[in-house]
Amino acid sequence: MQKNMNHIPLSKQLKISCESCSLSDLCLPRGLSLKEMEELDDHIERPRNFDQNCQIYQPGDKFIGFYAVRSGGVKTYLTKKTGEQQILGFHLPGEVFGLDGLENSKQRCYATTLDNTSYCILPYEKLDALCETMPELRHQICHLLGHEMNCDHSHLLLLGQQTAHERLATFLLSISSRFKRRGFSATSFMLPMSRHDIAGYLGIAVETVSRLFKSFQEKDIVKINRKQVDILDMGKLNEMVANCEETD
Amino acid sequence: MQKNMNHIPLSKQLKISCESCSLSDLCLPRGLSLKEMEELDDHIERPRNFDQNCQIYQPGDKFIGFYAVRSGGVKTYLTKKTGEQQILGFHLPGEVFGLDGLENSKQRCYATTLDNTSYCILPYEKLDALCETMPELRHQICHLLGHEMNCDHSHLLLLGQQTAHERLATFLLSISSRFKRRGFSATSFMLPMSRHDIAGYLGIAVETVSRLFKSFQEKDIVKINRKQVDILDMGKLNEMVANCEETD
DNA sequence: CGCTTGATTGATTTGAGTCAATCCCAGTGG
DNA sequence: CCACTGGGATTGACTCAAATCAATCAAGCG
Repeated sequence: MQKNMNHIPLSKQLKISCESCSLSDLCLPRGLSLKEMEELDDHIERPRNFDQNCQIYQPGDKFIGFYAVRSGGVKTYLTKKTGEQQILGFHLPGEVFGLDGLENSKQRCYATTLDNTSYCILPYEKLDALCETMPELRHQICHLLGHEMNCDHSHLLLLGQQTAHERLATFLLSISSRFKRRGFSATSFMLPMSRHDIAGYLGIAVETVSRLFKSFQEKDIVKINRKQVDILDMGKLNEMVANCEETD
Repeated sequence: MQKNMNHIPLSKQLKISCESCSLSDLCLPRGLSLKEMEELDDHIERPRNFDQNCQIYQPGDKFIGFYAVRSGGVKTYLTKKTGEQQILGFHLPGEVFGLDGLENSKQRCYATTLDNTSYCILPYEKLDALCETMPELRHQICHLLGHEMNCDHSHLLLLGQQTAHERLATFLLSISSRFKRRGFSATSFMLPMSRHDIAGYLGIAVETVSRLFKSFQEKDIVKINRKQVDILDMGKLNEMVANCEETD
């Protein structure tokens, strides 16, 4: 079911650079000077595109470095012995994944493409070496790690304390804001993942996802057609998550 | 209800050093040379002891650095507007917390003592500067961050995919292995946290925690007396979590 | 045009929550 | 030293949100 994939050397590829990448200010190079960005750029691997459902890595694989999604989408997940997947995160263009390998230089979870996907690899050894002379890069990496950790914490709050409909509303708002961040519509978008994956992320059953989408539609909050989502009433959606947001 | 606390200057304290600390090889200095450890040691703050139920930091507080528990215990948590706490982690002696401040130089969650507690602060600015010349420290920090992230991921799997009794069994095994790591009994220990906190960590109701402890006792798996836990049948406890462990 | 796979819908069950009433210490003060 | 008290812990009765089981339904594909 999972397809195979290989990296091809940088020299064989069209020239793509961080500098020219429209996602660079969402991605790791954010905040670096032009000179720094070029230096970082020299070390980045850019594998070719991959199909839907390709496994990028799995537990036990050697940790190469950080992965940055260029197009498409990726899910990272753990599985129980019985097969159920707990999705840890969905990673959209401009977002970074693969940090689970930092502990022991081995990946600890699975990473699989949701769609036709391309990504960059930022080799860890190189990043580490560059950190010696680039305080801004150190800062940027810490920011990134902190961000991932805080995302996981919000996810814990969701799984531990929210009802099924709060979870789905939170999820829709998260996807929406991430589309918006990339300059797309916040109210009309295609979900890159299946109902099964949404259920796995939210810790609920697929059937519940279906029923809740239906119930949201009946309340004129959204219009759903397979993967196409149109948010009709952002206000109501925000209300639904009002009591379950964290305080500060 | 929460009590106040202040730091006192290093000079006013008894000399405590990483070098002489029995926890140093569980803690951040692990793997550093003696010379490196001394250099790190010079920058560590060691506030005095705190009572139970002291707030160490809360969302919005300036991020100072990493915190290492020396004695006692700490919980970190997020709260919903309605007041429910999602406990993100319990931190026992030798363990580090406070990484939630890395994203924006502001803490994002609450940290509160569970008990009479002392801890060290490893100021972030200093750590960052030392990283320029100490590759081993960089490595150690990345290892630590990766470890925290992987703990969060296991916690996500627990909240998303495990039943209440699997969650409690996983919890007991985790506490047990952490006591063992510090050289204490793996089968007989005092829980440092309340039932309420256990429930908040596991995403279940307090009453459910009580009922499950009772049911575990009736199956002769454990003996529970208030906070005193004696694991009578480690095998059965492991069996209970067998299907819900992650694959690799 | 069947076939496969994912999504939806309905009927039923159940694990865990909620509500409410004790219970049991630990700490306080007479 | 012992009665009192308040907060955490336990227990029981009842409820309900979401899971499970079981049919369809719909879409994409060879």
